[in-house]
Amino acid sequence: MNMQTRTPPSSPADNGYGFSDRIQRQLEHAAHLCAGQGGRMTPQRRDVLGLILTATTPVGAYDLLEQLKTSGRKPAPPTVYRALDFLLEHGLIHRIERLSAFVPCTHLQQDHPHDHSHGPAENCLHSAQFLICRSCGGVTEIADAPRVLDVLKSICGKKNFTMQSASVEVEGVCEDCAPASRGQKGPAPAPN
Amino acid sequence: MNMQTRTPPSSPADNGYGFSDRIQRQLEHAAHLCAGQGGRMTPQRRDVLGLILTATTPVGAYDLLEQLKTSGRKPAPPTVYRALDFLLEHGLIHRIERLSAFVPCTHLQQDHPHDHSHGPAENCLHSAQFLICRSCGGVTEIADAPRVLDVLKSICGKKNFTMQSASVEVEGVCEDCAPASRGQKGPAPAPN
DNA sequence: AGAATTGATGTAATATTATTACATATCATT
DNA sequence: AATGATATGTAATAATATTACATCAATTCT
Repeated sequence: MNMQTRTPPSSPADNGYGFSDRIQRQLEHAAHLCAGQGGRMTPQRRDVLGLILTATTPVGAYDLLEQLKTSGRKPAPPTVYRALDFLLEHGLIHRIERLSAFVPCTHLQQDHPHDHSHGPAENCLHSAQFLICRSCGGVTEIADAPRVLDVLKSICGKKNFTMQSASVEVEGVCEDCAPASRGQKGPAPAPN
Repeated sequence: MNMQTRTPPSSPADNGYGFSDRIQRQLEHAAHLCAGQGGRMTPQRRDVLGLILTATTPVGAYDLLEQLKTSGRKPAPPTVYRALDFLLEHGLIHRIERLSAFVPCTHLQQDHPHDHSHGPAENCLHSAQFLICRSCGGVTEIADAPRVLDVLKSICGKKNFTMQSASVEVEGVCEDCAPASRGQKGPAPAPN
């Protein structure tokens, strides 16, 4: 009832999670982005996004819940799900359906200091493509998306189907985990 | 402990669900297919597949469970999930991740009397593409798949990612539900 | 400033989807 | 009939997600 006293999102004061400078920059960027769309980056939402940005693999809602509990607060599921909904709606994170887990949208990851150049929610339809590694659990968002999307658009066009969102999830084994086909590493023995 | 007395899958005796002739033919076809892969189409699996084939929209595991209960048996979740796993592994159904629900694979739907021509599980990697209508809940499997798949394969190739399965789920509004853009029907007023 | 409105959060309970672990039964062969 | 593999029954529980309602904070209007 005292450290809760509203600090603007950009302040370091409400960062009880030791987010790195890099992630704090990404959080500020995100705050600017959703401010531009009339959204408010509250501490809750900021914390959830920060935790997702920090993780190296997709994070589940209840993982987030656990992590949030460590910080004095004792949130319940709706707290997390509401934050996730907000972040999804503003195009700051994606949900990996196969994993029931969440990853940051790439456009937050690739360090630009802070430009307000694109509007992820309004103009572009919600769509994303992922490569999911069964061995390391890592997820890569495919930047090469337009090609996939174009094909899908053309198919939908033919069928008079109005596309509102689309997700592509490819599951397999990533380069790093591939069992030494050309003298690389080899953490995973036999995927399936 | 008595009506359970094993009847071969093709017998009408274990059909307590009034499956139509058409679906019974599809079930036989499916039985042949998975027999060819060394799988056994047991009554449980047959019933689950029949129910999925009968439905016009994706069916959830617990829906299936309810329906199975009506027939004297009182199955528990594992019964259904095991049947679903089997049907998935043999390429007879697909899981729609966004809906946590299941649909038949199209190659069962398009009435061929019974040819044993293709092997859905061994050679082809597990992949499917769907158009999901938010208005009517209908799901269409995209037959046009190769194009999408080719793009994905090429992307994976570039990244040295070994694709094992892939799913594409496009959500939107289908032709029939589109609010009369050219004097069609118009069951759904305003999707989102 | 005070009242009204909207948006965000807290909280408890519950719903939905899925799995684990272990016992039992059935099938295919020897 | 005995065996080993496959399939099913059963109870308990785990993991994910939502509902409903109370409260609190920010914004706007007068």
